[in-house]
Amino acid sequence: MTSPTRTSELSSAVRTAVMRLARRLRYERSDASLSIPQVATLATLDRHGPLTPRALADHEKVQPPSMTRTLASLEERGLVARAPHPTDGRQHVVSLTSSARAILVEDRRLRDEWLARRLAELSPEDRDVLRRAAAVLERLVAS
Amino acid sequence: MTSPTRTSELSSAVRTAVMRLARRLRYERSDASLSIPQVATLATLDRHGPLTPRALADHEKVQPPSMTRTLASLEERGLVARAPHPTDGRQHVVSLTSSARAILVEDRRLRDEWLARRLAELSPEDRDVLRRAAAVLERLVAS
DNA sequence: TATTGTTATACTCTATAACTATA
DNA sequence: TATAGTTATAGAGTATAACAATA
Repeated sequence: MTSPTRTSELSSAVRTAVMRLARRLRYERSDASLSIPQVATLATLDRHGPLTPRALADHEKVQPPSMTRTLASLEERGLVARAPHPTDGRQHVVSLTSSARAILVEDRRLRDEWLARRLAELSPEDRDVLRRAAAVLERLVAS
Repeated sequence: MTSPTRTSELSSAVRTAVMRLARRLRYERSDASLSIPQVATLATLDRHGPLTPRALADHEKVQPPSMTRTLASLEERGLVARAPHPTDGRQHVVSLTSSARAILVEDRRLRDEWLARRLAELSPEDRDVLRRAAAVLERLVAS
């Protein structure tokens, strides 16, 4: 048995492997002209659909003034649009523009390209392991 | 077949799962009083052993003045120590103190604890998938 | 002359506190 | 009175430019 058998060893192995790949994937970024909070905010809107500034701030674990600033920069670049809230006059609803969607797609494509090249070099068995692991990890994070 | 079969779909599935878990793991941090560059610098010293400020800046992909500042804050907190370079009078050699090592150990322990709890809830088959996937990912990142 | 490291200065992201508008 | 959002101001972290010390 060369592989870790106890849960604590498995935990270290999974954490190390995941963090290393995540670091590598983050490094393969497309549009360096967008800052980290900007990209993160766009990604959250893409994942959850239109949200109010307050909801966005909560998702990004950032205080409302910080989100005000990020949204102002994104609006200035035409990447998000604001609409009045249907029932509450204090709130706005922020949504992605089509050009923001294009940037997100391109960003993912670049990263997937790097990963896809490496996945293609693996054996079919290894790819199968990763395919099943991805499903397990999704459940694990969701729990 | 409910699972992705083409490499591009596998790529998206792996990337998404890995990035989500990485985000969750990063969130489980121990000492919030240490900033990200501070922790990153300590981790690099832990991984590579004593380094000069210039080498540290290169590893962290940061300019020398930024590393000067980070090292000053770490030195002030007693987490790194400087020694003169054996042959080059311009350079210093920076190394971890024992209290820095203790922080790093505690940091990892906390994150592994969270992950280990979730791993324990999985079926033995799922854990086996993750164990094998971790090995595959390590090879993939190294390639 | 080239390189290591620091200091000076400016820009970005973040936060808390104070303010306005709406519930 | 409480909440959403913004503005004012300050504190980190980063960068480039300029300087000191050493190779």
